[in-house]
Amino acid sequence: MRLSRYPVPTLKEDPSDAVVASHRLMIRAGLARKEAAGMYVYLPLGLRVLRKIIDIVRQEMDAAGAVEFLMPELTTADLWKESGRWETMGPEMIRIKDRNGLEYALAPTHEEAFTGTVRSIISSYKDLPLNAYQINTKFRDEIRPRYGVIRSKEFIMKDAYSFDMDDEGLEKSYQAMRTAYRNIFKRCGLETIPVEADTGTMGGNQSEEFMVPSEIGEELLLLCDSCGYRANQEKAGFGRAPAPAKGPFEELKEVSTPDVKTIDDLVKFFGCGADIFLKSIIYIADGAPVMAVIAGDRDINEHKLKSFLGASELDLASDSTVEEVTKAPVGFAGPVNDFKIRTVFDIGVRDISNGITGANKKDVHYSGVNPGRDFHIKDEADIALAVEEDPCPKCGAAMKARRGIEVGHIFKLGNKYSKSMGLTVLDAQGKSVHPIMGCYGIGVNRTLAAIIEQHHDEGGIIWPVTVAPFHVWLVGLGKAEEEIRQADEIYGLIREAGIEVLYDDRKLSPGFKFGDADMVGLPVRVTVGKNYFQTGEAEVKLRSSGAVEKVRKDDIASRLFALIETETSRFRI
RNA sequence: CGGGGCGUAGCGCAGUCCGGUAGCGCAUCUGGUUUGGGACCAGAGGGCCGGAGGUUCGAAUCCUCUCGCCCCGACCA
Repeated sequence: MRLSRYPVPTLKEDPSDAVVASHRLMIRAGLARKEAAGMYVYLPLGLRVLRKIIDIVRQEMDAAGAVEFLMPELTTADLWKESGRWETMGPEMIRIKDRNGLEYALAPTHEEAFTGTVRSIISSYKDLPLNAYQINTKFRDEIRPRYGVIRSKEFIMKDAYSFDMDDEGLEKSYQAMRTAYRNIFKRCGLETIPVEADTGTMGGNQSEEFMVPSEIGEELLLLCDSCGYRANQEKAGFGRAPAPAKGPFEELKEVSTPDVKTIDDLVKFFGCGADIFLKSIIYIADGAPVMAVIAGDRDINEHKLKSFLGASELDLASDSTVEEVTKAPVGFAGPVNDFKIRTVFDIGVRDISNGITGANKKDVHYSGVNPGRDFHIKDEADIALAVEEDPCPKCGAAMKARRGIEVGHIFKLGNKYSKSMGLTVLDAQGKSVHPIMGCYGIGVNRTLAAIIEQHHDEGGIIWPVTVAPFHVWLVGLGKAEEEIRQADEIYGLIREAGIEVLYDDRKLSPGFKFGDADMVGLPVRVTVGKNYFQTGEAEVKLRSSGAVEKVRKDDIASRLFALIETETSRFRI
């Protein structure tokens, strides 16, 4: 491809709205342009990268035995009503009406669509296992799209859904996807960390996210170096200290605490550690108030709480709701009360003795609070947020925290969708059973962004050869007719050898062309300039290492093949 | 949704306080000189100053309303 005929609109300056490297470089290297918040136009170069990633994904999915489908992106409300998610998906799902007033959703995910389709095409255990996938657009009305294509309203996802007869089958399908994902990310040049994850609104019981470690990651990961435990903070547990011996119980006493509302205030006021306070927070779970109680030195993990409650919506209660429920202003709630409210206790609460908590009266706290005596613990769960340095739940060593970008997510779903959608097959005994499902997603655009995050320098992108839009950037520096002819000749030679080459035949100064070559970051740069015209040796330079060599015309094609092969081997599985 | 910031040429920005012919750099076009790390000279094109109302002799600038964008937070497969 000749650059004079192929738009690669590089920019000298950073776009004003880009705050992360991948976003900045995608725009500056001419891969994409922003259309609106969370919506991007892919220019020819960016599209080629997407295609390369998609090719790798498709090859590995096919190799793992999955079969490709293509679902409509416009889905009927009826489909979502079957599973109940028309109601539970919330405003994240973009809903529209046609001219007749019929309701549709722009699909944010495709469990229903695949389950519905599979329902109509299989009927026997002999048809299973089946792993159906597609590479298709998803729409999500994100509250705040950001970081370029890392969180956008419209994006390409590879989503796969496995159907098995039993847990053993599901385990096999799940492990096959796990392996496929490792292969995919390795081939894309990405270092990923698989972590235990929260299953969120997808339901299910086991899931792992593939995280690309990065400063700008939106997820916090807790990692144990000594035993290998790795979890998303949303899901992470931590080792609890053994319960201290319970001393003599003090009497429950009201203490006047004017304007002492926060844990910090209480620590100052009582002159004791935060861990003996029973922090009580009011939430609204699917419309009903819930009190969550936890030791004062810890925070509530709302994902854990939500999952324990089985709620689809969980919000912090407003100040007025808190007053209504506890009959006291915010800051004085506590589990020692006589009003009816569902209360969930973190498992650490039972170990607190002679604690302090709000008395549900303005400016009053209780001291000498003892679980079991002063209040009854019925709902108890791990609802605490694990933080860096907490002991690992498996081995007790201190955990490290790291940020990560989620590029893939695999779930064991169970029969939630096969049940609600009425998908059944006959087993060997002729009995009707619901297949067990798994689901597996990869964000393609986000993968592209993550690759740039991991592969760039001050000069621009450094593409792993496996996803590079072209392999070779040929710079022609001659200006005389004969010099241009010689550069054209090299271009023809490389192209005819079947190597993907972008030929910078523009009439620009050398510095400008080299700058663009670095910015766009193709793996190999070939320069046909003064040196070539004088000695017949072209300069060949690797973007990744900066290594330079001189190659004669007759050797160029074979040398480029060798270099591309060497580069590829770095990302082979 | 709360807090903060910003909308002026394709991109990056100044001008807004204090109303008076809409500017700068990059990019683009023409001519010339240059050519191994983002060249130089001369000339040129390109704007409903986000939109709508208002105040005023006169509005990019002041007032009201609105739309959009960015950041932090809340939120979120």
